[in-house]
Amino acid sequence: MPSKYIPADHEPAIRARWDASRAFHADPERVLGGEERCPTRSSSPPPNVTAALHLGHALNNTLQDVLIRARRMMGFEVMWLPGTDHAGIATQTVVDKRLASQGKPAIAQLRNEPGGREQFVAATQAFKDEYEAHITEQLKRMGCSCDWERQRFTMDELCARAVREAFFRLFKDGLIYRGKRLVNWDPVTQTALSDDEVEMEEIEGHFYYLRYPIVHPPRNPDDTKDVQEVTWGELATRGYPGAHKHDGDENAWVTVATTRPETYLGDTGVALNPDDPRAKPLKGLMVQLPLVGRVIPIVEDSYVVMPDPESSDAKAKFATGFLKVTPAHDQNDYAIGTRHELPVINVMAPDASISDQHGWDRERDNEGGHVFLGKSREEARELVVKEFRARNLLEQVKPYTHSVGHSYRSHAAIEPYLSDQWYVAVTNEKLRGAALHAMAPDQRTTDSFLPRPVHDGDGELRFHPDRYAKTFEQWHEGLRDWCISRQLWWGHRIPVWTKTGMSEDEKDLGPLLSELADDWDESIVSRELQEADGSWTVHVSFRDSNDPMVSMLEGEGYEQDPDVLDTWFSSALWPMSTMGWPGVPGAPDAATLAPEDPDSFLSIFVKRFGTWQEFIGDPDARSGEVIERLLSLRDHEPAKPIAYELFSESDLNTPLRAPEDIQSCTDLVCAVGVRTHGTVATQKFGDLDTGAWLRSHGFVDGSTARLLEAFNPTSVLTTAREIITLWVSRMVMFNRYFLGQSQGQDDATHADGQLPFKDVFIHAMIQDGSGQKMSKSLGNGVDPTDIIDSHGADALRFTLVKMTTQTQDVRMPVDLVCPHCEKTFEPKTLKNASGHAVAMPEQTCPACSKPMVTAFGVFQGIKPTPEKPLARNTSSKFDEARNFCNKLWNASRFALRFLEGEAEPLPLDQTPGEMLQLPDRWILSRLADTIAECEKALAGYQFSVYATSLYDFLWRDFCDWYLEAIKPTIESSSLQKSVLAHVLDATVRLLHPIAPFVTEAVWEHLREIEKVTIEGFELPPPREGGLLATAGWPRLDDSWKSEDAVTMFARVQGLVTAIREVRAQHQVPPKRRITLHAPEPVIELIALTEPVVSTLAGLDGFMHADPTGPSVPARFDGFDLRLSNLVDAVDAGAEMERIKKAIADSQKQAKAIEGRLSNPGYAEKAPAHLVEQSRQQLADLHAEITSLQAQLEQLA
RNA sequence: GGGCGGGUAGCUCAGUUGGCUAGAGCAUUCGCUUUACACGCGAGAGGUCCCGGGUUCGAGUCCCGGCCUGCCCA
Repeated sequence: MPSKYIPADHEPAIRARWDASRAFHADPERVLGGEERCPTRSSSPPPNVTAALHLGHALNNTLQDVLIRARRMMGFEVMWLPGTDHAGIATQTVVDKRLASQGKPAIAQLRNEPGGREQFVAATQAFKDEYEAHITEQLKRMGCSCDWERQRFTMDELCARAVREAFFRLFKDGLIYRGKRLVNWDPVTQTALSDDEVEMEEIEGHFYYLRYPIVHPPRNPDDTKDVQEVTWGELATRGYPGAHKHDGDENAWVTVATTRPETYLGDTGVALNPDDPRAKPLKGLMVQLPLVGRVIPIVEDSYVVMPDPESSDAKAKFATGFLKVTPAHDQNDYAIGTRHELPVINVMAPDASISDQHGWDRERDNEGGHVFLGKSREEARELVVKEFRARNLLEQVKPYTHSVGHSYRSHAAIEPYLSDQWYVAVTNEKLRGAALHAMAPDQRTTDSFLPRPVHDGDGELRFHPDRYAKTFEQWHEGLRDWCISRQLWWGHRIPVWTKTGMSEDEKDLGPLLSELADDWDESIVSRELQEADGSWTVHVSFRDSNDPMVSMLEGEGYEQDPDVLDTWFSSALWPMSTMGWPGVPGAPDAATLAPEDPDSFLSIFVKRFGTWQEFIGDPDARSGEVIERLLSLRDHEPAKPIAYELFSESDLNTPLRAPEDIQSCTDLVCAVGVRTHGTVATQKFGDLDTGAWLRSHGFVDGSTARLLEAFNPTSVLTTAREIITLWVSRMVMFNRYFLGQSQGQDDATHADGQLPFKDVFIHAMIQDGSGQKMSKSLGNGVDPTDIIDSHGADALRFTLVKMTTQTQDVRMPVDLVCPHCEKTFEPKTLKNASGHAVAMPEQTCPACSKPMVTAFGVFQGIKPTPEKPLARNTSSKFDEARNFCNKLWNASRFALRFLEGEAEPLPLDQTPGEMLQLPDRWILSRLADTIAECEKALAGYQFSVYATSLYDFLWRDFCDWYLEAIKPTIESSSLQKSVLAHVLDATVRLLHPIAPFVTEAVWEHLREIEKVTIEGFELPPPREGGLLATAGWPRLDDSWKSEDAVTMFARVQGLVTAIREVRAQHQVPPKRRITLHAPEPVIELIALTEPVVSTLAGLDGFMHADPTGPSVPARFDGFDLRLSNLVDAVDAGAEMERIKKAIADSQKQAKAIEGRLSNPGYAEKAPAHLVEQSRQQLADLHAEITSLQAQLEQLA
């Protein structure tokens, strides 16, 4: 073994051994067969595919892997199903930008081309493949022990089936509905945008103060021409403050302040705060919109900010107290409009020009304002101002800087725009109620939800740290229905077909559908909506992807919804969809597929096709792509990586071989046995990863069939704060709804299904060195593989685990590594436009003066070149852990020197305690404590405690004291060798979940060592391939905990330290042996533990007799010691300094204790043992001081 | 605006129900090629525990108020 642990020399080989062993492949049968209880599964939200992982992901995945590896070693059957998320909006944005920057057609062009959508989706798919591979490699380099054969993607066929099923069931149960909502509308590209795609920009605009005349409600609501105006005189009599300042005969008005005068065309109310003194006098009155003539109500709403010219809040400073309410063009106004049931009038066309064709029926309502029609927003604004000014209705204009949302894509100002969207009624008790009832009772703060009998899964959801339960609870208390439609191309297309404008009798689909399916109401559902004008809209959804159904519907004029589902819809299903929900056909026995060699299959994939035509892929072709490829694999010699057969789903024991059987079968299932994992060479298609290829074509691992049964619910979800609302909530609601017994029944008011997980652990967020969140735009995200390059995967993991306390944020100061000379240095920073500290885009190495580009520079568009390469990141935060791994390596190297090779025959079968020396009994006791600490910490998700207790045990106890103490005796003691081997082996095991690589590397040597059994000390052997990763968790009987050994060893440590202190003060060379003169009890201690003290303190002798030559004093445990033979002469001056300082220290302490004891309340009220302890301490200190003073006098 | 954190040594952080002289790593000082490890060993120096009140025999820890700082939601 080399003297340094260099991670790069070991990590690839260890990864390869893990992969080859398939040690991380979970077997549901071991759970279902009763062999393994308490399965553990990690169902963490997968990372999305928009970018490489940064340290935040590394933290999340490390913690999961720690739990997973620990539980695997503890004997549980564990499964960590890895995967990636399609992240609809984010990925579409990234790919769109990328295509544009490459000069390829992007969405703007593709929108107008036939097949453009498909072309874009294909480009996105390719992008996803690229990033998925990158992310997978990152996770593997970090050592994540995932079940890679089960890797999933939220848009793969298995997940898509679950999405279809979930949508159908919710639709059928009336929990998905169509509704209107304001979206972020980009009028240039004419698409809705998510909040993420809206960039806030500071705009120098104006506040316009518009006067709306006050009127009495019209006697005839249909004739607003005939309204009666209200004069200031009338308002004055009503008690309106300030009304008397106006001419009493003049028409009264209210003044609204707005940055967007043009939207007044869509005003349907004016709001003021109920506490406003003007509210009461205005009761019952209305205002009339100039030019338009619309008469609208004055409503009271506490959202409205009261005017305050002195306020620092710009809103209050500029406010008049009256707010024009335009529900169709402002989010806040929409909310006010909803509260007061105001009409919603959209006055714009999709291009944001003023229009009376999209909701504003100007002619029907006999309204004015035709001069504005067709104008752009900007033109309309100018014209409104001009018209108001001309009528003396423009009170004033004030400059005002505010932030306005702009499209990241077109840079046009976002228009809040009313449109039809699909919703999930998550506020329904079946969903929200299920989530709230799932909470652990002691973590709830309210009981506002409906009482009900306790169901399976109720009260089982627990958050760690528990404060996050509140986040979960409050989110559900304030929940609104969930808008699930997105005007995107990348995502699960909404499985709804729609037709509008039919006559009454055409809307009944029954007769048509019954031709296609006997039980059509089980597989297809329609919802009819009647519009105000009497026309009908029918929405149809059905269970499976069913080509004949689609053809029929489209033949009837139905069109599929162009939108896709919100990414979170498929995310919410992740714990179920990845495990095969809603069920896949069972897999045939391997013997049915290959009677001659059934054991050769590693896995069996199945896919349900229905008919032969669907199997071959194209009804008109003789052979489709699927069969073509399968045959090409099957015929390949000599490996024969696969075998396949067709079955009827009703009989998976008898393969269908006769063409007529296959052609007449309507529940065709194809089963493929795969003999090898990894890539195989094929005749026609080159290298092919068979499993991945089959999965991407909708085949599912046959073992998926029982995964849900075996692994749901799982123990814990490990994730970040913001995921509580985005993901945890929805996973809980969907899991409970779809796995519930009463799901779909009308009388069931609650979902009663299982939870996807019981514990939710929320970890910290990693910030950069200046406390900023890591983000792409700041370029401060650190690639974990950079750290693996500089410090190794174990150091990365250990540091992240040690950082994981119960707080919310942790800081990570980051340095750069010069790509030319490998020198590490602190990057120069600058403030960007938004005031954030960012690394300068280009930097120069302080050592070699050569230039480089930073991640922020790359984000800014600077391309790295060979002369100016990209600089990797590193951080000294990882040094401690790297050093720790090296320490483990060297301690093991040292130990193995004594343990390896031809050991002499061991004399005993078993090592009993009484045979052992003090250091052995002590280290075993400490190990027993450490194992207990680790187990407790893991069970309570106290990751930092787990790492710290191992750090201290290995470095402080094992290396600093135990290894040093046994140096003189280990060579000749096979008993001690056995203890050493056991303790090191156990430590390596305890450490494995945090630092899997270095421990595996060490254990490769350790596992060969034959050890004498130690009674009550178990080191269970590995399950697979001699790998530590599958070895058992160490168990040490509590009887090895020895208070005596710990106390005695602590005395040894105290004595050694006291002597070392003197040595250091007197600069005694390490090799120089010195003599101790001490009272009998100290001599006894040394004699009893020899040669430990002599070795550690460098003694050549210890005796009761006083020294004859020069000597110096020391104190230990209340005893006076003297040390002689230090050097030839003692420096009296230095010695006096030392003693004076010791006296001062003791006096200071004595004074503090005296103060405490002289407090009358202390003796009366403090626990007796503490008081007694204080008295003893004081007595000891006084003795110490007396002794030291005597020593001082001697010297003087 | 609502919710949740953080402020302890020069830096990054621990500090479990209030109780012995408030700890660790890095940096720093002194000494050291000592039976594995200089990514090391031994010994030190370094703290108004953000501020102000309160409860208590006793507060870094509990309560109230304030200041600074961060995150999430609207």
